[in-house]
Amino acid sequence: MAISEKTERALLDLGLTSYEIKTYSALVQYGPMTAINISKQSNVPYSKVYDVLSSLERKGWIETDHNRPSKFYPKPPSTSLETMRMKIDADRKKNETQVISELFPLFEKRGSKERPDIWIVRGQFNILTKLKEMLESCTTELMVATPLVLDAIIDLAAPLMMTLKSKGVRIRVMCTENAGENHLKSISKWGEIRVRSQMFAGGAISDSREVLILLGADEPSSAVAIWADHPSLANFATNYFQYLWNDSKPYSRSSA
Amino acid sequence: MAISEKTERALLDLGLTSYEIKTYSALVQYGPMTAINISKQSNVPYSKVYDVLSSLERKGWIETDHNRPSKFYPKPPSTSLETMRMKIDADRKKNETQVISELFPLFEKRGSKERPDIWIVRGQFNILTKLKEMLESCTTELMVATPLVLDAIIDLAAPLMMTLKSKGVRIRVMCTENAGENHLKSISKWGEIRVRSQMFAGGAISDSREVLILLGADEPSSAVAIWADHPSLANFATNYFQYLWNDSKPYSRSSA
DNA sequence: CATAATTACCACTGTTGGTGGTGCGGATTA
DNA sequence: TAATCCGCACCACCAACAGTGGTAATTATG
Repeated sequence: MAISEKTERALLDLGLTSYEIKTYSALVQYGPMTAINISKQSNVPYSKVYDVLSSLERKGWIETDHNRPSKFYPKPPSTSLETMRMKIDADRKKNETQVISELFPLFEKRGSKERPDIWIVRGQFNILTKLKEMLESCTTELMVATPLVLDAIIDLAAPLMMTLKSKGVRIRVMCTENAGENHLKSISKWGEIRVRSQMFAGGAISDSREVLILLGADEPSSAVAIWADHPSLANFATNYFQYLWNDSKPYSRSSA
Repeated sequence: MAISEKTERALLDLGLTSYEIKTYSALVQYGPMTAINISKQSNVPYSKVYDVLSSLERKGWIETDHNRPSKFYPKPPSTSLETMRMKIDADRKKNETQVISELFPLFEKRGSKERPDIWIVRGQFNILTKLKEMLESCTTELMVATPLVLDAIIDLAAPLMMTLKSKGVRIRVMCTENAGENHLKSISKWGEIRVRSQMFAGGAISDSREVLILLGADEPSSAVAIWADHPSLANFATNYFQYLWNDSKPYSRSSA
C-alpha cells in the first residue's frame, strides 16, 4: 500500500482526486518516471494517466521535461502546497472584493440596528468571529474565563490583545491549572493571569457591558455560546467573575 | 432581479449554493425577516428554507434569534467572508501539515538530483512559484526584464527582494516606458531601473546561472515559461540583457 | 376546548457535474 | 510494420443540489 489514509483524506480535501493522489504519491515514493511506469506503480489506467498528469501539472504538483518519452518529476510537497495556496488565495480575494463591493452597500443602507441584544451562537468559528467582534469594540476592560485554552483563540487573539493593551485596556484571564505552560506564557504578554483548580464554563466580558458565555460541547463544530449586550446579564457575569477572580491564585512566570 | 451575475458567480465560487445565495441576498436587501417572507422574497420553496437557513448559519453568513416565529439576520458580508476564511485556513493548515509530515521524508530520501536542468513551466502560478524558487537561491546578482509589470509579481517579489537587497545582491530591472508610475516607484525601493520603448519577451537571470524566460500568452492561465540552469543559455541571456541594459534609459524618480 | 392557521421540519425524486473506469484510434518513432 | 506514445469518447456511478410532497408541533381563534 502507498500512503496512510489520513494523508489521503488530507490530499482529497486539498482538491486532488484519488487518481491524482495515487499518481503523485507514486512519483514521490519511486522517483521520476515515464507515464507507463507511473501507470503500473499507481494502478491508474494507462489511458487516464495523461489526463491526470496534465491536471497535476496545471495544479502545480509535478513538472515534466517534454522529451519522448516524457518523464514526470514530483515537486516537493511544500512547493506544491504553496503554489496551491497562492492560487486559491488569489481567486478568493477576487471573489471577496466582488462580493463586498456589491453587497456591503446594500447591507449598510438597511442599517443593522434591528438586531436584538441577545444571541445564540453556534459552531466554533461563529463563536470565534463573535469574540473578535467583541474585542474590536472593547475600550476599557476585558475579562476572560476559560476552562481550556484553545490554540485557535490564542492565535486569533494575540495581535488584537496587544493593540488593546496598548490602548490601556485592562485584560484579565482566568484559566484552570492544567493549562500548558506555553499558553500561559504567551497570554502573560498581554494580560494578567490567575489560575484555579476548577471551572465549569468559559466566557468573556467586555467593558462590563457585552458578554459571551461558552457552553462547551464534545465536538467543536457543535459548540454553543450565548452572546448578550444586556446590562443586567453583563452585571451578573461581572460580579461572578470578580468573585472567582478573588478566589484564584495569581500566576507568576518562572522567569519572573 | 436581485444581484449581478458576477457577484452570484463569486458567491458560488466561495461555496454557497444558488438557494443560499438567493436567501442571503434577500436578507441583505430587505433586512431581517421570518422564514415565510424569506421564501417569498427569494423564491426559495418554503419547505427548503429551513435547510438553507441552517446551512447559512453553520457557514457563518446569518444569525437567528430562536423565537417563534424565528427571525433571521444577515451578518455583514465582510464578517461572513472572514469567518469563512478562518475556517478554510484552519482546515487547510491541518491538511498541509499532515501531507508534509508524511510525504516530505519520502521525497527527500529520493533526492531530487535527477532533475534535468531545463524545464517548460506552464501556467501563471507555476511560473510565479518557479520565480520564487529562483529568488530564494539568488546570492549575488539578479536581472529582470519585463514588458508588462504584473501586480502579482510585485506583491510576491517585494519582501523577497528587500531581503535580497540587504544581502548585497545587485538587482536590475528593465521595463517598458508604459509601465505605471506606482509600480516603478515601488520597484525602485529595491532595485535599479531602466526603461526602454520596446521589449519582446520577459525574463529573469539569477547569478548569471539560472534563467527564466517568459513567453507571453493571451490568457494568464496558458502562459508558458522556460527555466534553465544551463550555463550556456545563462551566458547568452546575460549578454543579451547587458546589451539591452546599456541601450536603455535610467529611470529617476520624480521625487529624486 | 376544539379547530384552523401558521411554523418548523422531514422524506423523497429527478437532475447534474465530476470522477472512476474502459476501449479505441491516430500519431510518432524504431 | 510494429511498438509505443498520447489523447479522445464513452459509460457507470456517486454525491450534492434543486424541487415537491407531506407531517408534526405550536400558536391563534371562536
